[in-house]
Amino acid sequence: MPQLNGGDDLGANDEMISFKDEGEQEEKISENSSAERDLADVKSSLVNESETNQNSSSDSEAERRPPPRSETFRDKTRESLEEAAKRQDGGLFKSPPYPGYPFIMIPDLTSPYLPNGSLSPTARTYLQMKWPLLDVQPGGLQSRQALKDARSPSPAHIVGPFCWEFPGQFHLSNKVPVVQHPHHVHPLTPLITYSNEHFTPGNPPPHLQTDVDPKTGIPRPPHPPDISPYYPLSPGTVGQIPHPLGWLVPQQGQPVYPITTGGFRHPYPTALTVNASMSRFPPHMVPPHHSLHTTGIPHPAIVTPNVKQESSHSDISSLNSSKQTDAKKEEEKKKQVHIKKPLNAFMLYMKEMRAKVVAECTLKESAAINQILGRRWHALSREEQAKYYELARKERQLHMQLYPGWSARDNYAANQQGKRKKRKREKQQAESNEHREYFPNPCLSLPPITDLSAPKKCRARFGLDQQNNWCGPCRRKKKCIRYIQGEGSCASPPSTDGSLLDSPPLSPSSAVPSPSSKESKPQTEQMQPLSLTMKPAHQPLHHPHLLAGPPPPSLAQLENSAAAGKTPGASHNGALEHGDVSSSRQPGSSVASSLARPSASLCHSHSLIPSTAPQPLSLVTKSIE
DNA sequence: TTTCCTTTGAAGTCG
DNA sequence: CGACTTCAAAGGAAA
Repeated sequence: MPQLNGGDDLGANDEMISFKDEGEQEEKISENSSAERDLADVKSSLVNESETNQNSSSDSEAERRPPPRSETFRDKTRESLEEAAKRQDGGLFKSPPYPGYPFIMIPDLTSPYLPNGSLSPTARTYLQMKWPLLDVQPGGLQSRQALKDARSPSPAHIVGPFCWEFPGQFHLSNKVPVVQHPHHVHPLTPLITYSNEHFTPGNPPPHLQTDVDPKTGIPRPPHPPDISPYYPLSPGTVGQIPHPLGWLVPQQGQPVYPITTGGFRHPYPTALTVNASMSRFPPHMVPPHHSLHTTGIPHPAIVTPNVKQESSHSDISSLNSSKQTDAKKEEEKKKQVHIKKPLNAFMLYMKEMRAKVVAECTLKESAAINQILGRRWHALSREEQAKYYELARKERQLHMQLYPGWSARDNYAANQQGKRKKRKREKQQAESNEHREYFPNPCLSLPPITDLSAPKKCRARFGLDQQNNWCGPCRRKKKCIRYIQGEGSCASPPSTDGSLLDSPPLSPSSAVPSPSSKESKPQTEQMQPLSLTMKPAHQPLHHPHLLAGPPPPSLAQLENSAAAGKTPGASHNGALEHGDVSSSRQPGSSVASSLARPSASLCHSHSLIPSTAPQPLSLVTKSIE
């Protein structure tokens, strides 16, 4: 693991990464550039690490891997989020990130993938560690629903205001470091535990005593279950315990990977059986026929559009249907079958950590939770991230094996036909202008957006023929960040190109396309004011924006965040032309969307961050008066 | 009931 | 090839 070695510095710097996210980093520009590079290296190294053993795609993937992206702290509008964020800081930066990483990561997760699917000793260890948990709660397992409901943390679960202090440690009443995972599938679980034998399809054991959820009236455990659904089941209890792989168990209202008759373009390669133990794709997944494995359980990734409808009924009915109808149905199903994309590293991480965050912060909204998770993701050490990258890589591999003919494009097409996100995008674009009205005062309410219709937008300013001069968002038909700068109440003197102020740290790199462009993300992160906490004492003045000079950082930051949101590169207007935008994914869209909603934070944070010194995030979170 | 939000990463499309 | 979009999970909120 050469990368690790080399990157230890960085690694040390998990903090750095996280801090950047938090906007605390205020490294000097020079440092930034190097840091960025490091970050990029780290990322790539993570990938490489995971793929080193792997093969082919590794290289390409590594290259593709975008540098750590900036966080958009656009705002965590939601108070809950803010609060959570506040709490979070405390711990994040005080102690090594994730001192008590709740999940025991198995170093050699790969082992599960070993031929024969047997678990490695390590994995077994893991299992052993987890199983005890089962004992903890006699009732230990509950229906999925119960799990879900359990999520709403009861007071007992809530650690308190400082729950974030030790992100890695949950002080759940039960004291089990493991947080139940509402979503059933532990990313690792599939890799480790999946054993079909134990699994009884479709019979989620309604067990465990449970409280009744006030809201739903559905039984639920008093506390977040000690046992995470995705944790390995002990052999003895397996049958009674809901299968860790959520996808196997029908879930209420969830797209359960339904059994489908068709959908696979290609038969599973026999080779699959070898890896069957891996990931979400159970060995059975190598179905004798299509997606059904021996148990008749479909692959998690396979979903039909009408999930809810499909229950036993649909299956039964289908059975009853005439041959002709069957044929038709099959065709339809084939069309409908939706093989989901394999989860990426972050998604795996989210799955794993979501419950934890929910428990800690008592947040319910996924959007808010995801923001936190995003930050935490950045805060993760390289090693930790590497684990997820590795898992993701394996997931992809397995997915490829299972669905040789599948391509993400399939899902694209499916949605396009159906509807869905496109609308969203279009809508956003179309309405982007309208949103501004919502936030008359950008500083106060989050989206620092003023009326786009205003004349100073890049479009108006430069005209269509000079789109090169447009800021990224404008080019994407999103909100004009430059305009915002100049016009916003928070506005700072617009930098000539709208950049500098805005993107101090990055500028150097941003100016130069190419490699740096991808590395630009970190910067944006740095800009993120939202950092929950400040970095301890050091670098008080480093924050580029803070230092940036005359104008209050706010605008610049806003711009950065707005532009950068997801698109770090975009933040640097001047650089845009150079294609720094490339570094960002969904730059405009996400930003626009995020801005569209009145969420608070971003602006607050900016406004709060006085030009002077860095303020603890806590301040930021509160509304400004 | 459906879509949005929000995150990062992978993979797709488009010019 | 770069820029940009879509989708993956999740579940409350909004439409």
